[in-house]
Amino acid sequence: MKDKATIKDVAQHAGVSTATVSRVLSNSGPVSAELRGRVEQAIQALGYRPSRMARSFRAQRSKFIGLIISDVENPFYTSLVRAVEDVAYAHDYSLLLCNSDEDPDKERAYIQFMADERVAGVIGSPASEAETSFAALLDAGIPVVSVDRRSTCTPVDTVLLDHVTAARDLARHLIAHGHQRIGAILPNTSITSGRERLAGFLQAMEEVGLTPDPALIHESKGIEAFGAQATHALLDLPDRPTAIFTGNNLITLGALKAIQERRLRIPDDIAVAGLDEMPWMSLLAPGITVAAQPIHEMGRLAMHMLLERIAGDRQPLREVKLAPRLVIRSSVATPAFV
Amino acid sequence: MKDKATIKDVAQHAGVSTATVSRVLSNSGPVSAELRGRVEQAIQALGYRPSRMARSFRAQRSKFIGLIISDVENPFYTSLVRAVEDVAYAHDYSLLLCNSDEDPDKERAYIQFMADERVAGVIGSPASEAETSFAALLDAGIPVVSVDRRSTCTPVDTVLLDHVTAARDLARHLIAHGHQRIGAILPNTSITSGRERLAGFLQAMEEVGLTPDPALIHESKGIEAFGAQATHALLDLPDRPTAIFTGNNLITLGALKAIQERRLRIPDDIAVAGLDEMPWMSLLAPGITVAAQPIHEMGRLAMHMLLERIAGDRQPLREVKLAPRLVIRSSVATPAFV
DNA sequence: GAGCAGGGTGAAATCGTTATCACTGAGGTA
DNA sequence: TACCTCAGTGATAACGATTTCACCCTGCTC
Repeated sequence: MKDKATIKDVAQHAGVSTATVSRVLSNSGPVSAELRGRVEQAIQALGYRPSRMARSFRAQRSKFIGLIISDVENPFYTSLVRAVEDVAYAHDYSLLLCNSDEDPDKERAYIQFMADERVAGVIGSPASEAETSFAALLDAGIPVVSVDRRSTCTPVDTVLLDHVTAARDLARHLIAHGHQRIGAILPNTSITSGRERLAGFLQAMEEVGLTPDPALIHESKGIEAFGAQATHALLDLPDRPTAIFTGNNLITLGALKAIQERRLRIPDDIAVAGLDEMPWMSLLAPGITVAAQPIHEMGRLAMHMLLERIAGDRQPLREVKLAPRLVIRSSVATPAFV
Repeated sequence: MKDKATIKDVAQHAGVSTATVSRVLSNSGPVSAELRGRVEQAIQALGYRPSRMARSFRAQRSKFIGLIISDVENPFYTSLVRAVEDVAYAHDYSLLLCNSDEDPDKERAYIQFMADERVAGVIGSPASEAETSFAALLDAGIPVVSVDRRSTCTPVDTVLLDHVTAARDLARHLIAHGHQRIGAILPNTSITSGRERLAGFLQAMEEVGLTPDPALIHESKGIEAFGAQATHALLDLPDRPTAIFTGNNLITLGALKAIQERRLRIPDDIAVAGLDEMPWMSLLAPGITVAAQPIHEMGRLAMHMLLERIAGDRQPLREVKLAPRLVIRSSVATPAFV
């Protein structure tokens, strides 16, 4: 547990001032070749490494990027984290990870934490469009980029899927196969993804003059348990839907488990199509038809936008909407009785 | 972008010294009720929040826990991260996330980074038993806990699955169903999980006097691509195995995709059993038989052990081995010709 | 040869906390 | 009365870097 050498030790060892060492370190300001050599040698000799903590402190800004997502265990966010991390580390930033669990209090605490920590920037997926406030960060001069969802409460740069198009395309696919009674299970409409996916779904219905039965639309937390529960409810209906539209990856998972539990066959007994691609979806028999998101692309983009803001970019707020990709497999077929 | 109030501002506003404010803040040392009241009021009035950066700097130790894993996108690590995070945040620590990608250079850089950052502690999954050196951290007085794998190069507290038992039980299950030619696909044996899982597998074979055919054992990176490739190799063998033992979650995924690609039926054409449970495994028809790890338990335990070390615990190094849980589904049946 | 530009350097201030030390009274004890 | 203890307080020195400022040269221009 030997003590770390500091810049002072290096200065002393090289017989120069700390200012000179600092200049060598950051390559700022003029230093004669001789002194530079002596300093570099002293750094070597002492195994000196500058304290990042001291640096951050002095600069009053740390080299951390705060990442506030609802849950790393949701594969969507996992991929997002990975993409953000790759770009961040390439720029000498590191990631501070927070799981808000969609809990506004927890989220608020984390936002405050990021501000207290004077992070360089924050990428977040707001738990609520209207209530999540990034104000504490913006006030502290910390740039924020919102991903997957908008933050209308505190407008910031945003990167998200074209949710409406994704949901519409998926619903159209269902309708094109003759489905008319379609159950829809969606994440909370208080968040962008839930609201717009519902909008896209309804849009597709309206295009062909279908009026959706309110009994067929379920909306709540975008988790597996809800997906399963809502699916059971739909299947219990006297006039059961012929297809189920699932609003995100976890809901899809829950729906599939509920369907399996009831020993129903996809797509013969019930058709399924949902948002978000997962690595195992092609393994199922039949494979599940989904609208896939360019998650890595979203993460990279968000991080790049954040870096620009950190660098001082003052251009007006931007919103980037990314296109979904429809992956058609075999979970949708024409219902038997049509 | 109004300037944050500092402790000085609070002191001035309350008409006391910064020392007194600090005492109120940390509840250390005696402060009269009157001054305490004035200080608390000033804190309110100014919306003061202490700078965590300054605190860390002063203490020469930040409130961060470094987490060095091979890849967040591997669901095993995802769950681990989640468990660690829950405990960490409950103790006012936050998570610094690093993906080493099993790359020793990258890993070395991250270890150095953690040392430079003077983190409070590190939880890591070493890329190599013998070569991953946590020395830089230990030298700097930063405690380390190793998860999933041992670090023989620099011994530290360790939490891992009882890999041998897990693999042995799984292999026994295969053998009990009459399989004798069993293909095994394993992660690198330079890491604990790879080495011990192979050992467990071989042990089960030897118990019943089976000598494993070297052509049936594949060992490399524990990723999906390798799982698929090795599976194809096994299935190309003139004397094809009747069962495949897969050494981790990603390998299993790859194997399943390869088997699907060849339109073989599980378990009739080929039986499959592997390590690691995944949420979708029950969805497949048939469900996949696996040995599940108590991942959250591992993460929590590792974090708790780390917290003890951070608190100054000096007891001898500990190694905790957790028991696997066999989840028997229907991917293993007695081969037709037995 | 006076003046000036600018390269090269070090001393010292600074970032926001906490810890140490010294000081003042008040109260208790011999 | 003299001494000690201890609660309550403030000045001040760290922590390890960067940055500003001032200074001293050297070499150039007019």
